Amino acid sequence: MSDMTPTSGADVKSHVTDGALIQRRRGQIVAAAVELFSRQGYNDTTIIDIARKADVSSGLIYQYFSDKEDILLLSLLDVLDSYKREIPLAIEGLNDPLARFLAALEAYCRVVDQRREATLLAYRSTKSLPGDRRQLIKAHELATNQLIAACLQDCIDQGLCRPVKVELVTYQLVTFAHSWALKYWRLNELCNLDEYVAEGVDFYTHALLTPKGWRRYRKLRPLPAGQAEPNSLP
Amino acid sequence: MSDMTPTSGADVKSHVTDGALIQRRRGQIVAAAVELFSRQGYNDTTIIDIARKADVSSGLIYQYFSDKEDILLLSLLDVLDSYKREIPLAIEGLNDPLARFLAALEAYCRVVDQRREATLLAYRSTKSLPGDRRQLIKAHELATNQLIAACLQDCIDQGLCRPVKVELVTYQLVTFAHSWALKYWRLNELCNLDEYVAEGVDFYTHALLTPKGWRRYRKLRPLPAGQAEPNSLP
Amino acid sequence: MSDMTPTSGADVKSHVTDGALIQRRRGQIVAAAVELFSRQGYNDTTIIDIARKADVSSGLIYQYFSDKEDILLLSLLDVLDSYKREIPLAIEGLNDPLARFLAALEAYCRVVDQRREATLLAYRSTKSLPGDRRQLIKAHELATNQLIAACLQDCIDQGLCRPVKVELVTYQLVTFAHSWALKYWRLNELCNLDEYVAEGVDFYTHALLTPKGWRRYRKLRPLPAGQAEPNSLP
Amino acid sequence: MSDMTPTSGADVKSHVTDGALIQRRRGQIVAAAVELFSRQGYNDTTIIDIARKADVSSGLIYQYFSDKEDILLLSLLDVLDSYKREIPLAIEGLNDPLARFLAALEAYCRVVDQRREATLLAYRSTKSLPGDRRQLIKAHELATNQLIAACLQDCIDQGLCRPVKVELVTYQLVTFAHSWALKYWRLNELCNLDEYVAEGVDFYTHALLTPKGWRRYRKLRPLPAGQAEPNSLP
DNA sequence: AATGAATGAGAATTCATTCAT
DNA sequence: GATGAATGAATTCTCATTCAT
Repeated sequence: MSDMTPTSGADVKSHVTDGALIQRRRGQIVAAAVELFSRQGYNDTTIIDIARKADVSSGLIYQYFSDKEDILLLSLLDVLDSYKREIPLAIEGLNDPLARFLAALEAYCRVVDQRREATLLAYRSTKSLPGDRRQLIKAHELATNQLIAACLQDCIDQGLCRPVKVELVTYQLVTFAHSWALKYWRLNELCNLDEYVAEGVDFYTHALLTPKGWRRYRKLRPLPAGQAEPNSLP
Repeated sequence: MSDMTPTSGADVKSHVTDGALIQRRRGQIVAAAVELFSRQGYNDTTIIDIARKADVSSGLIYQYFSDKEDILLLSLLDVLDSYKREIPLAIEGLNDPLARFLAALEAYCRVVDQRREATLLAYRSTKSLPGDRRQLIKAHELATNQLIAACLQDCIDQGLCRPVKVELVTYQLVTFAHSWALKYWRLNELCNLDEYVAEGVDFYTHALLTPKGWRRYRKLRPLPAGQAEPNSLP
Repeated sequence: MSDMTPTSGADVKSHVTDGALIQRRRGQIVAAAVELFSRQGYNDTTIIDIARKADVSSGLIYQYFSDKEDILLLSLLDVLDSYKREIPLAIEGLNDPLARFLAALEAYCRVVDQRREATLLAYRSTKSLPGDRRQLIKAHELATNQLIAACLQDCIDQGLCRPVKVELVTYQLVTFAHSWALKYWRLNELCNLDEYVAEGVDFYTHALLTPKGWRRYRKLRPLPAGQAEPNSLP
Repeated sequence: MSDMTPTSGADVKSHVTDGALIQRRRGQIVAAAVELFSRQGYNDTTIIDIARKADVSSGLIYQYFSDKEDILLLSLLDVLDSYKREIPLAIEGLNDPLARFLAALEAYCRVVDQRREATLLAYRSTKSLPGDRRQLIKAHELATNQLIAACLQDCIDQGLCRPVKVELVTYQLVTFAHSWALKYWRLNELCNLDEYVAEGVDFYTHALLTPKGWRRYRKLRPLPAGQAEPNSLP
């Protein structure tokens, strides 16, 4: 599991009072659960499976989670948190809005690749949560999207990208990244991750960049010597 | 349920011999199952739920399906088949490759919209099938994608679209359509279906069209009088 | 199935009135049932199995039997009847009581061998019948035993056998014959049917014959020339 | 249930790890199962019946047995083990081969009498087990037979019994004992257990003893004063 | 805090039996 | 008389959850 607490915002009850212990135990259990849920699905994973993999007793789990659904909630949040954590890391230190935008896109693709099965889990199992828990998940998703949307908005504000509906386009970018996990069974036959990212960059630059944006882009990623612009601007 | 047989390629056993009756009963049961699976998920739907909704006895279901998994398989195929059926309908009679391409995209978005919950079902529940059944689902998905890919290829062949990796871009289009279902909870707050489709058209034309493609596009969809090109070409 | 009506004494209701048809249909169905019950057991044989093997519909069976138990009853009676039919055939024409006794023993062993699986069926499944049906089975068994007991009694009356408790010894003989079926899995590794019968004859003659009985026995089955009495009399 | 572990040789899985507890619970459950299976038959006894009689929950049973068949297996082994346990007890301390032989026969009859219903169970339900489990049952039966066969062989070796095919005759003795259970419904009308045993001894002595054997027999069981030899030697 | 044995409600599946055609 | 589709009660087995130790 990730090293950050996955409980952000979730109101999950524990019978145990020692905060550090709660952190450690929940981490242990969620790590086991994410792996098993991802591999076998939520319903086909038993509490005993999780307990065995986490190397604790089944009874212990109920001291840190009120029910199985709670484990799922924290498992999903753990996945979403890993997205939310990686993107800022990828863009920190970069000042150019276009560079930040592209870095965010690439970072998202890479974190999805690292947690491919877990990404599928989020798509498959969110509906197993009751409505209010689902809201929490959605809020996390929107927060992550916002990280990307902000980059795009900056590009537009600086005239590097066409004025598009930012959130809609953000969803396209997010979906592009998620698709690497969702359709991995086929995409992996067509290209590797680097090629997939490159294809995405090619696609979104054409879809979004203004002439000014293109000039900036060329500075960021000069063409190799002797190679002509592959997709000539109109 | 749809009016076409959903059994295409699936080897689902029945104890009943009368072919027409099998069609009718399976249709009845799959229709109930798709609705319940979509709403409550595969695992939280019981055979008795399905029987009650289909207005048959629980035992009857086992005369037409060998187990619950079989119902899921035919349910998923029913959804995928509805995609595969609508797209050809939308493009038949159109000759221009670009018109066909755009019509296919729009049709896909509309059929996803009509079967929004069922589309989610496919994402959530395919993994509940055993490997060989899953292959069948994947084959159907690829066949549907091929319908769109062919349109795109034609556009490229005629110099209307940039030469891109056809199957990868097809996946983007497919994912764009699916996202309307996957992220409906948020997208529906941002726009309606028509706007979503328009946004997609705007996006993909910018990403793909050549100058020649743009001229063709203007013939297909002239700007309203007095309105300037919204996103001026670079 | 055997050619004699198996309904002797059983009050099995039929919805059909034509007597000859009842005979034929019941024969057809019981023949199928005996084979299936013998091979798979009563509980693991379904009405549909029987219908399929008898080449009729499952509904038809209920026109000739009131329930599954009824089929079992007639199946068991069919087996017991075949015993009761073969023994008289084997001893008719024989006048000597000892010859009749030995012929009855041998005949019983042979009919058990011919219907080995069906004999097991009787041991396994009689308890599946309700008490009153079971009485009927027992009456048939006693009647068959009586055929043998009468032979033994004659031998005793004529001083060929020791005066023993006739019915108890009869049970020994019956059990000896049945054992060929019950323990076939092992006995068949030790000897063939002829040897088994010979062993039985050897055993029972030693256990039962008087000196007068032995002299009679020697007339019936003279020793091969040059062979001494294998088990010399005391 | 018997006080010895019935698991001899059977590879029955348990989810519980505490060995002593497994012994206790399995004993509890098998005791209930043997009684119910004997009375109602294997198929007509439900897991819930067994649970209720054993005074545990139905779920508990599945912590100690992997399925219903496993309960049957251990139930049958429990019965066979009680045979295998009683015979050695009956002959230990006896040195004379003939005395041992007769004691074994009598002991077998008595243990069958004590577990009459359970003996029937073995005949009725062994076929409900899959082939490999059945082999285990057969091996146990053969091992028990061997205990008797050894006594008989000793008698033959010392010239007390005629040289007969030991295993075949052993099966006769075994069948004689089993018949007390199999045909109890009738035998019990003819005699009590002591008389049945006496009848068996009378029968087998006449069938097997040599003159030397008879002299030994008279020493073991002198005739009551003033009573003539009932079945005078020829 | 931790364990794991025990519980029992719940779900899929089977199959004897009925009955409209 | 014959058919076979339809029924639904009954059964096995699973697993989240509890609680005594």
